[in-house]
Amino acid sequence: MTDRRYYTITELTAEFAVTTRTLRFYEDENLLNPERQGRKRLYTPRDRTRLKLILRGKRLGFSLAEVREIIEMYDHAPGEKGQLQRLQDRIQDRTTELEQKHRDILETLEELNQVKWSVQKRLDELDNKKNRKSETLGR
Amino acid sequence: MTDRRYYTITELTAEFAVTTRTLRFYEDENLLNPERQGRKRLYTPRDRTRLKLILRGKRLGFSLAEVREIIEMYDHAPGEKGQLQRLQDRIQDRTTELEQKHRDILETLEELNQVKWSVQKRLDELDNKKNRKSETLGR
DNA sequence: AAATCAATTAACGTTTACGTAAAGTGCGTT
DNA sequence: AACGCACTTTACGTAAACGTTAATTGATTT
Repeated sequence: MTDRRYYTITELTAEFAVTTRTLRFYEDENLLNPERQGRKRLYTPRDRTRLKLILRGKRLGFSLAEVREIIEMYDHAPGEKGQLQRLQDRIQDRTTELEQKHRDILETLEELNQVKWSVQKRLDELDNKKNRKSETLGR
Repeated sequence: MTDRRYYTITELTAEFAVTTRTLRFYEDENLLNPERQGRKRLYTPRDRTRLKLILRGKRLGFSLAEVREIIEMYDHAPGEKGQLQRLQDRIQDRTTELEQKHRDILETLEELNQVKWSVQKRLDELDNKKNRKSETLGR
């Protein structure tokens, strides 16, 4: 059943926790282009994949314009040499940017971890105090 | 000289490539609070550190409200147990979120790398074609 | 047939994160 | 004294990314 042909708009909103407004907006922006059955939208597996890419890009703080650029890199078909070169450049730019974000994440995780341990220590101290009190009271 | 006491607003805008408007806006939002010498702002090393945290958070796609939350975790001083517990929970939430972003980045880097190689292959083919042509022409 | 339900289009509204004048202030230089 | 320059406050403007009604429209259930 994972091989189904089409997804309805509500199926996608349920799966990815987005609103119909969002999906229609992405369609206006030409990021998705579902087929139609009458007036109803039928999303293809390709649309679903693109939606995943969009949401992943958004989690990483890319604007929709940037997400569009990245997605366009994926389904490129430029045969001309100059265009291929410029594509390589843009790939390099995005790669550099992502590596920076990667460092940012590791730093932030490290710092949060430090805070976590210091808070844990504080909590342990509070617990010890209570326990000593209990002992003193003979309970 | 890295130990200077204060930074002027233009020094910070130069170092971090932000506008004065941005720094003043962050001050309005209570993310920075520089001292004053008359009407002029004097940013402390603490302000500079906070600015770094803000910009790093932004690169990772956090809103200023979220950045504020994260920063507040760093300079916490809540003695009460319930608050410490809730702080631990929030740290865990942010950690989970950052780990998701981490996976997102690795996936995207992997995909970009694949596109890069396939484009490189295409470029190599174009080069070979030209070279064979040269050989045929005896040059 | 009436009613309910999921989907549609159209259009104005909202939040975030600043941009962009406009008008003024203090201070070192000419 | 006049000037330029960096800095200031105040306040309206704006782009992005949807939210939120409103008014319809089939389709299906009763």
